[in-house]
Amino acid sequence: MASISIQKTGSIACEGHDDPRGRILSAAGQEFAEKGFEAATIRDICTLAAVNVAAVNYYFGDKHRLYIESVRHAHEERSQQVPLPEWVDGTPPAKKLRDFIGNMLQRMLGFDHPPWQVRLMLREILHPTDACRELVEDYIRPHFTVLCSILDELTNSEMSPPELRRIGLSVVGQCFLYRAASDVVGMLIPPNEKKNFHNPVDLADYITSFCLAAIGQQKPLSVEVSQE
Amino acid sequence: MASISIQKTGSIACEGHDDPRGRILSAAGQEFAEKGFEAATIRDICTLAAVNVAAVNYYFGDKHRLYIESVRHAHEERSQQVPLPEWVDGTPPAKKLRDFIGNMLQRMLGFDHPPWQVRLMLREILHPTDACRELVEDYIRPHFTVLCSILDELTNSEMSPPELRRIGLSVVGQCFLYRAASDVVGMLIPPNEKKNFHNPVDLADYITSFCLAAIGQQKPLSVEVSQE
DNA sequence: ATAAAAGTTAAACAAGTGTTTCAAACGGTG
DNA sequence: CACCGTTTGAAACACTTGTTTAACTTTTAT
Repeated sequence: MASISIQKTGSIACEGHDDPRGRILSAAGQEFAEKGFEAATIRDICTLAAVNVAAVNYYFGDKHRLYIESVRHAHEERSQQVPLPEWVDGTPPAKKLRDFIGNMLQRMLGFDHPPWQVRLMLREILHPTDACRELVEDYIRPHFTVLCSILDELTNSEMSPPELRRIGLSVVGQCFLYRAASDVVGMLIPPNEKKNFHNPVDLADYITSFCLAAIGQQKPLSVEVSQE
Repeated sequence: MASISIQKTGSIACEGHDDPRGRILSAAGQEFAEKGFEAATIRDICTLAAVNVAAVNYYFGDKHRLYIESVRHAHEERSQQVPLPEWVDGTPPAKKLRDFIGNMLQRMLGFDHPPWQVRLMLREILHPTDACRELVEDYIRPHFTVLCSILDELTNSEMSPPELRRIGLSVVGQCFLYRAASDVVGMLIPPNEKKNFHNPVDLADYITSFCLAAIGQQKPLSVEVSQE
């Protein structure tokens, strides 16, 4: 019977040049990201990748395994597109937090419009399938661990890990909303407000201030001090 | 030609008793919530509703209009399941914020497991279709407006509407994460931590404190005051 | 009671799905 | 060149999808 092994796994370097497997992976990622697993069709993917429909089954076995592989491909690609910042020793933790939030927003919101890699990962986060566990362990958890260690540094190790994680989720949640519910956010605020304020840089500054103030590392957002 | 009008719109009272239209609406909501528009099939919906496949086309015309109606049905039902709190005059705004956040978490996370109405609305928020505009205007925007007015009260009207909206989104984002990415959150924290801390009541207390501290209406979360 | 309307049913339809087949073309190696 | 495993191609398969048909039963109104 046709051996459906993983051929050519060694050369996953380039995509789009003349490697059919890479072209399929890229095309599948875009289609899955835009339409979801069910609505995306193998025929559309193969048309976009300029290969025959049988190629998917030849290279990946079936649609499901193609999906798994394309999620992996997406987060690997995105990891090296927007890597975590490296800090020299002695960097103030407040700056680390600002950098981390800016990096996360950059990765989520993208430079112009969000790349398909992020949208595909987002789908997996919102409606997890088999591909989710690997995504969490290889991509999300490492980032979250870094965030928690920054928060630990910021609070002089006076908070328990559960407390740190809870604060970490507060940080992530504020960023996450702008990506996951971007359309609804766009409907809730005036268009010009979106243009002026909702860019990665300004948002990072604001969210960082909000969180630093909440943990007492910066003066509160409200200038009002009447009850003091 | 078969007139595909909206019959029996008057009596949308009960569901599940012996009103086929209501049964279809309820079954469709559950199926759409769980599987999404494409993956949910009319046959499954009709089996669940114990009606013939032709009933969907008879009552709603086609699958798309059934989806629109089921989203409307969902947010109308959820609105009266968990209505906004009513506050007597003189209620401290900090208590209002606590109530609002508790209410939002209650609505999002549900008492036990989240009802299908919320999961269906969530899908529409994450991947908007034609049903989204009505959902935002009739359900989301009113809630968001209330939140912003509470924040306005809290900050003694010293902040501009854009600033208030930005803080409002910070509040919503922190709650939203626990609903939209609940599976991933569950993978990031130990199981017992989820049991002990991630219930609507404790989360509401924490998020309220976090936000109050951020806007200077409560002492910061971190007890550490070394640099002061 | 009788006829028209409303509601319900099983069966069929056309289109699209993932998957498989099998022969042709390719590309390096004796 | 002939041989070989590897890759590609067009067509077909088996199945599910949303939708429609037309006969049937129930309800409603005259």
